[in-house]
Amino acid sequence: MSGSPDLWVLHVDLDQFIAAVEVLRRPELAGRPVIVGGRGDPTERAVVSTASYEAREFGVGSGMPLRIAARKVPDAVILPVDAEAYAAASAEVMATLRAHPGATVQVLGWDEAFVGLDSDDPERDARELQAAVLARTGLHCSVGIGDTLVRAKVATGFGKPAGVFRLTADNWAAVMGDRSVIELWGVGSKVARRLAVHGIRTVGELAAADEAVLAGEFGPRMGPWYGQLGRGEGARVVDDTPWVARGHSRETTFQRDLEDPADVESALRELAARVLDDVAAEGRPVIGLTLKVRYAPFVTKTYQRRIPASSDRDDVTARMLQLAEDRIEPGRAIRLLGLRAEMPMPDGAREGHTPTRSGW
DNA sequence: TCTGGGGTCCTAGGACCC
DNA sequence: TCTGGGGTCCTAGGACCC
Repeated sequence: MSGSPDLWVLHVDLDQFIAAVEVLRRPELAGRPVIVGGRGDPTERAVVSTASYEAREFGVGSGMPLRIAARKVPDAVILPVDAEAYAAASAEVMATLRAHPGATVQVLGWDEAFVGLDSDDPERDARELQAAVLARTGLHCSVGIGDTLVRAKVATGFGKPAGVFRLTADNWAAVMGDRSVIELWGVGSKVARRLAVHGIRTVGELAAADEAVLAGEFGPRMGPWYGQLGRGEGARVVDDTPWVARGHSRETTFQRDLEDPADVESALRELAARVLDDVAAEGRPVIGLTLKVRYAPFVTKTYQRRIPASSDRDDVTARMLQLAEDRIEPGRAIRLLGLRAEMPMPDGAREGHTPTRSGW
């Protein structure tokens, strides 16, 4: 299967996806700074999901507290997150990609996917995909072309907005060598800082780093993996095996911290019901629970517990409440509560939603 | 009045078993 | 006396991604 010189990985990434969907149904917003987050109320505890390019000009980005974003852009249009609308738009996009002849599609999220293709002109395929997505959905996307998944993913950033960029073994070092390791997919601020301790700051330095040093710092599995990442190496084959969730979780940040145990219990029952709805839809039992508690001001604890496999809602709910009873510290104000249910993986399922770790 | 929500995977240490 | 070694399971925490 792999190894064919004509086998390419394309990474398709929609431009400012959520903001673009909002502008599509409200054309009068075109050209304005649009910020989508939470319930659209900047006085609430919430963060930015997506900002339009116009809003990004003011320094607004994903993950920023909505309150701060609103302060930075006084005339911003702030909208609530409408997950159903984005899921519907995403499904149209993915169907468009799958309709491309010979395409193998691996969805990574609402707004991005890998497309595997056997092609002697991947740029032509990229342009065709862009045109098809635009025609069917009105959305623009950028496409990265690579000989590995990592290179395709990184290439997309150089194509934005609405462009195409190719990154392979031939130009990886020239394009990426002098850039910061933080531009790599899978390297965040914490890992970048730990690398810097060893004098590793650029992608080129990471590519050439002593494997023993990396393994010593990050362990025998992650260490070598970071080295690979620096070289742009890894999987070359797009995997369209349907993804199977390992678990489902729900969490809520309260607009006002909870102090009353009765409020805590009713919040937990509400979360449990929602989690178990998701689990029931899969027809698999629950084998593990995780309770997440964020105490005021912002101290987060998680507690896990294996349980005997169960598909009984009342039984699992009771165990969730018991876990909370055992772990939550009385008298502390609670900012967030979360519950997660873990399920056994069926044989043959593709494990891992973000294939940034073992799959590579 | 900073700091969402839904995911995945890895590491490390202790328990436990042979 | 002075402390095996390997494997697996379990739990808490950390990191990253969209």
